[in-house]
Amino acid sequence: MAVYDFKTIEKKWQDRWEKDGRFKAIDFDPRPKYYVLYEFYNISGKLHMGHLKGTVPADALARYKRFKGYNVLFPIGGDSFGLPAENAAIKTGIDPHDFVANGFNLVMGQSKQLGLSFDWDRCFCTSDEEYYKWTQWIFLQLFKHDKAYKKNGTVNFCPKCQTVLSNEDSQGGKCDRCGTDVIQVQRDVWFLKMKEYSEKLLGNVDRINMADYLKEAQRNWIGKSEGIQLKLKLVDDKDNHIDDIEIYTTCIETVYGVTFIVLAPENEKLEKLKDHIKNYDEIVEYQKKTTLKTEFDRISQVKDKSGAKVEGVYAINPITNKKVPVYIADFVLNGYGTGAVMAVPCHDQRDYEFAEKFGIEMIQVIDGDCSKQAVEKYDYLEANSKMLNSAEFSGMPVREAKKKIGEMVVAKGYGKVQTNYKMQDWPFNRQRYWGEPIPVVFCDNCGIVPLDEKDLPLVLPATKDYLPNEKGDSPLSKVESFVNCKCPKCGRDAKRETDTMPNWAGSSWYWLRYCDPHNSEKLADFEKLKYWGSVDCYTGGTEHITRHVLYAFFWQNFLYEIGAVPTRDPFLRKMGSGLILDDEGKKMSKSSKNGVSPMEVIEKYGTDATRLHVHFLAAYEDNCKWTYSGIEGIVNFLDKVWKLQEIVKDGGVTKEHAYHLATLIQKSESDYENLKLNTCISACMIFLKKIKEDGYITKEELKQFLVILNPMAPHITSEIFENVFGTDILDEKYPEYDEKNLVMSEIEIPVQVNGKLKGKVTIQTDSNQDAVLEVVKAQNIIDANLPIKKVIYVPNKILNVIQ
RNA sequence: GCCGAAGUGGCGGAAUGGCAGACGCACAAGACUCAAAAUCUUGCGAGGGCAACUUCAUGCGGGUUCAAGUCCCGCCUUCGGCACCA
Repeated sequence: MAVYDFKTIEKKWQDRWEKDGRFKAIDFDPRPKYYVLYEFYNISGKLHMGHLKGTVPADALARYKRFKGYNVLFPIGGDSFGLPAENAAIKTGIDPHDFVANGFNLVMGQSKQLGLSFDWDRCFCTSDEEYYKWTQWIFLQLFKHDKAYKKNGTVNFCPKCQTVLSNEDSQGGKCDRCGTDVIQVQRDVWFLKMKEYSEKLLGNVDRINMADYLKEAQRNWIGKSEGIQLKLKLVDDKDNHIDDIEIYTTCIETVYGVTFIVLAPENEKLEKLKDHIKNYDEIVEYQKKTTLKTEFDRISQVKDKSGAKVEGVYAINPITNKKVPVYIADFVLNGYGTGAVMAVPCHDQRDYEFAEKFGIEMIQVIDGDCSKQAVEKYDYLEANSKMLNSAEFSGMPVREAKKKIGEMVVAKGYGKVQTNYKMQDWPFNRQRYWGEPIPVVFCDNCGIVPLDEKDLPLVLPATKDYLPNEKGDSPLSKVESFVNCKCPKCGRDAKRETDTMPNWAGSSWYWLRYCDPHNSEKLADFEKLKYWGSVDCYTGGTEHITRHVLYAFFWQNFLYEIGAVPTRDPFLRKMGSGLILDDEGKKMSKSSKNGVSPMEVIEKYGTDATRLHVHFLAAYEDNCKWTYSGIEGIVNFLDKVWKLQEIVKDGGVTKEHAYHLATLIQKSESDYENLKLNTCISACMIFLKKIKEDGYITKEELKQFLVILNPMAPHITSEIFENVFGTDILDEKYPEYDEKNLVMSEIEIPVQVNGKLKGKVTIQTDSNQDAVLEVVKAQNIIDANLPIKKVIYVPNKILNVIQ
């Protein structure tokens, strides 16, 4: 028999699969559907090991589900309106369109070499006109339904890239693109009303099948909290009522301890109170200082509180009628709650530090030692301490008081119950070239006017100048033919919006387009969307869990509400791919210097061996370190599989192998479902060992074994199958097993005496306790001289004798 | 600080409360060979014993149980997320 020549054989099957279109998903097929989605490629260069860790198991799942009789949709495409193309353009002058076309061809070619069973007919890139036409269409719907608005606001801004960033794009206070510290600026910004969807997003999080730590990360990001919004009167030196201010608190039980009020420096109230504030210059000075602070400064100075007193304005605590001073400080954030807080130094560490620095009075209202630091909510609720200095509530357990004071405040009309969320509206424009143009114009006569849907796509014009101008306006502002246009409403001269959408826009709905990727009338046909439904299993990196996945939830909810899609949940299950780490334990990616190229490994060991090795290193959701160590074991295994052809004989499943095969089928099914392919391979190895011991495998056994292994090692199994059976393995069904074959007639069970292992006995399966005890006694495992106090027998598992 | 996940041989890693270390790597011995490679066979947590055997072992300390890597309580460490969110 010829040796296994993986180069020739793997190429042969890859070509055949492509030529025959073996992996096409069929719309409206009567079989049940299964939609496996792997996060599409960010078009930036070659594939790296991280891609394999994610995509190869997804491919195995898709192939497995096809054997199980599903009509599988397993698509791929390119997230191409991204930074790599724009950066390359700026650096080398290459046209982003060319960069994307080349990059896309490269990764698609490499995907084929990996034997990935994508439906190639459904490929697209987010920068394709036929695709971004519909991204723009969605923006128009958002605008028409009052979910997109333009507003001058404080936003994250990268001074180096000269562009606005969302919170999601500036996690950790660093620009996602260049790593520069992000600052806060006032700017005209397009926002999408994502905050309005907080509760619905939490619904998506609850319903999706996903690891706890991912759910928690999302809930954390959305940041729901319940509290009281309290209204306080503002008075001047002479106690004249000049205005009101609302504050938000989750600790209304501390309201008797309020000794000052703090406003965010950006709070609009300050401007309104201008005439009453005696030190307005000082206030303005502090505001300026805050704006220039980078996120890094704000965090690194957590322990060093800064602020300024607002002279001439005081607040009245409605519950105690106490008059307290007002401050501004940058530890209060304008974007959260009302941008103002009541400060209770004894029971909030930040307030404590601020009061200490500014010499403000402290009133303790809950038990505990407040001499050195605040006794905070976490501590006093846990200890269920008692109230102090709180009028009729003094002496009451704090939990009870929290409820009672809240009720009192609401009953007397001082405040209301309020739910807040940390998540903000999504700043949606970027001063960058390589993105979807925002399809609106500015008309002196009509204001902001959306384009007519029939005029989509609004094509991104060609240019050679990819940098913003000195004012920080988008590169598109330099393309006159693009900027100048006619108002769609009144026909007079108007100017286009020159900012583009963020690169998360195109990825916020792409799974829908796969259901109907070439539709020119709609983003996707409703009936097709209904057929394919939600993505059954979405695989990919965990780093997008608080960005892309939340944006995906948001857009899907919106599209559902306007009747464009049939379901609220984009995904039913999300599996987070573990990372492949290098020797130093760092994430292996394109940027990693000692990253190993998957193509190198394939060249040397073959695609099947490489795929199996990646599966075998760790389960899908677990991290692993890349190592060549162990790949010899895989090569060896494949070699033995290949040589099964030499010992195959006619016949069905034999009595000797029935149990082993049934066990393998059962184990492999649950491993495929949970992407625990390391143990799936191990089960295959165990079966193979048994076969080698017996020195033969029947045709039927070989057929079943090859099908089980095929989703992980598709090439070699296809070749052996064709050699032995003359047909294509892809036409087979996943093997089934008879429950009765899962148990052997005789089994060996351990025998414990007083909980310690003392021996083993072979018994008939399902023997009763007495029968087992007989065998045990016969073998002198237990001390015959001692009385038996107790016997614990778990049928077919274990016998424990207490003497 | 808060939230989440995890901690098992020389290594990657297995174990619905029921034989800890499956499977693989590495290592060692043997077979084949003039020799090597490849392949095959066997061994392989630590200590003690010639041996049958025995003691100790799943980050640390307690507990529940006939039985704990697994469940409970209290710590330690590592990784991940959020972080002046009132």
